[in-house]
Amino acid sequence: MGAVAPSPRPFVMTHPNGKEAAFPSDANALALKLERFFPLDRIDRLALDDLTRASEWVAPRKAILSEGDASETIVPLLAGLAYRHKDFRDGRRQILSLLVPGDICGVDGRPSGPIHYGVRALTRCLIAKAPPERFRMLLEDHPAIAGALRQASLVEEAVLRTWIVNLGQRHAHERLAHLVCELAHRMKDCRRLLSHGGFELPLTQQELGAALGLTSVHVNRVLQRLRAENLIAFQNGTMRIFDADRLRSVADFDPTYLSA
Amino acid sequence: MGAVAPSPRPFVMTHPNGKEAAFPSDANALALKLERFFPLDRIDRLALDDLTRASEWVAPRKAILSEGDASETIVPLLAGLAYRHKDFRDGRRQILSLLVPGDICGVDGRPSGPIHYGVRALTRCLIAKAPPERFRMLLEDHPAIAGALRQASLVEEAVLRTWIVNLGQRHAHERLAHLVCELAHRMKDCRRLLSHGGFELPLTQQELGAALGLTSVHVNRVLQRLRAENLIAFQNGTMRIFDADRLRSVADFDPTYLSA
DNA sequence: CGGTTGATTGAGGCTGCTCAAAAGGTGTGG
DNA sequence: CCACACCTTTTGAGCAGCCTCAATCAACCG
Repeated sequence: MGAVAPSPRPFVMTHPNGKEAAFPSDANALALKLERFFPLDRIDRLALDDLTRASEWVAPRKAILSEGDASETIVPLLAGLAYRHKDFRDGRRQILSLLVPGDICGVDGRPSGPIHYGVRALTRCLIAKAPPERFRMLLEDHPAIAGALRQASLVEEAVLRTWIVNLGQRHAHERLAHLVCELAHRMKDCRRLLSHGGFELPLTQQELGAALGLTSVHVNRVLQRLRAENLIAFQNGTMRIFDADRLRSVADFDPTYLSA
Repeated sequence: MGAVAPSPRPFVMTHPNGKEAAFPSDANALALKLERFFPLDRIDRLALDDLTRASEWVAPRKAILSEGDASETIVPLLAGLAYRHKDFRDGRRQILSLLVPGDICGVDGRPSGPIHYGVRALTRCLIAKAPPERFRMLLEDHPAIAGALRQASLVEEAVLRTWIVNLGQRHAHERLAHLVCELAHRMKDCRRLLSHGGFELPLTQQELGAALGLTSVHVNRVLQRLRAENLIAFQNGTMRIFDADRLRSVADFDPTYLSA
């Protein structure tokens, strides 16, 4: 993590331990994501830096947003991993999406009612909190950012639809394979791929199950099966991919929905 | 595609049989939906009428959009029911959403790549096709419409998340109950509720299964069970609800996600 | 009337769940 | 440094929700 003296990116300095240093948190993750959809100029990027200047760290496993919170504030995730989830009274839980740097935790739009899900940090997370007026002004003054955010939101919808397909139609091992493929792609896009092509994913098997609509017991068995087939290994919160081609074919994975 | 005389609502006249007359297709369904989110003035409404002037009927079971189509054109559904679906090569199929009048079949935003799903008419459908420049101008000139559309898209995302919860966590009978609850609400909003509180839903049991991630055989058994419990009856493409309260409690249904 | 599509029913089987217990790992406090 | 608590992973046994296959029935249609 370089000391970036004159740079307008305050969160570079907020860097307690060396863990995150493996990832390029010295680039504004939001800008990085938006540029995949639409080229931003220097002014746009400065505006984004400005918006995300007031940022804070959240400890692993802590709630970033809770069900029922107002959805006024826009909360981009600048570093770390998090997930959206919906909990039942009887203990059932569904993970709705996994959030990587550049994703937006809260509602990315107009004022709306309370949110119907919670957002929880998976690792230590750096988040910004942008008041809605600030955000609206940003959109008005920077059409490129507005356009890119719209694209990003279309992709997010596509991801939701893909999860529906996954949950509705695929068997457990296909489901897990598909999730791994999706995450590998998204991790690459936000530069969180490890050298061996895998990525950090500090989920318990129970949480993996909550994402896949499976029990932790079954997740365990499916993981063992995929490991035995030399496709992936999941240990110590790290997902390794041994045979990406075959994994893709098991998952019937088509990455186009992540970029179009 | 009606002859467009002086009236700003051409599709009123395009009324071949009396079937649809049971429903208020003489109000612009898109305007009706958007006004639930934000008040429109007369100018806004006229602009919507104008946008949807060039409309056409699609026969039941015909494709409205196909996977791979460009997502440039904005295609609002003005009358009738339709659904989005994703088909596998091996015959599996998942229904991604059910579309009611006022919903938008295609991508409701910026230019984007090809769509990853198909849209198929369930009943005879009236659709409009708005070229993207027209649409963009509409959004620029009518902030109320733009805001309402944004809200609508947030609700649509909430619906997708709810389907994920449904598929991931609920048992077959809860799942079906939840779907019925959701549809009852949405049908009411677009004024398609029948007098007895049920609604037309011309799905085969196979298609119901494709929406719920179940086989048609199991759907049949679940329907019988819910019928035996005096909750609902599904016959001749009509869903009847006998005990809305108990149905809601079986489904663990909370309607707030449909409006906020 | 034969042909086709969808609803219904039955039998049997597999995927994934439940319950339960053991094994590893980790942090805390004595 | 050990004992203990707690959590996660792993494994086993048994069960059941849902699926597959298949046959029958009902409705519609040319």
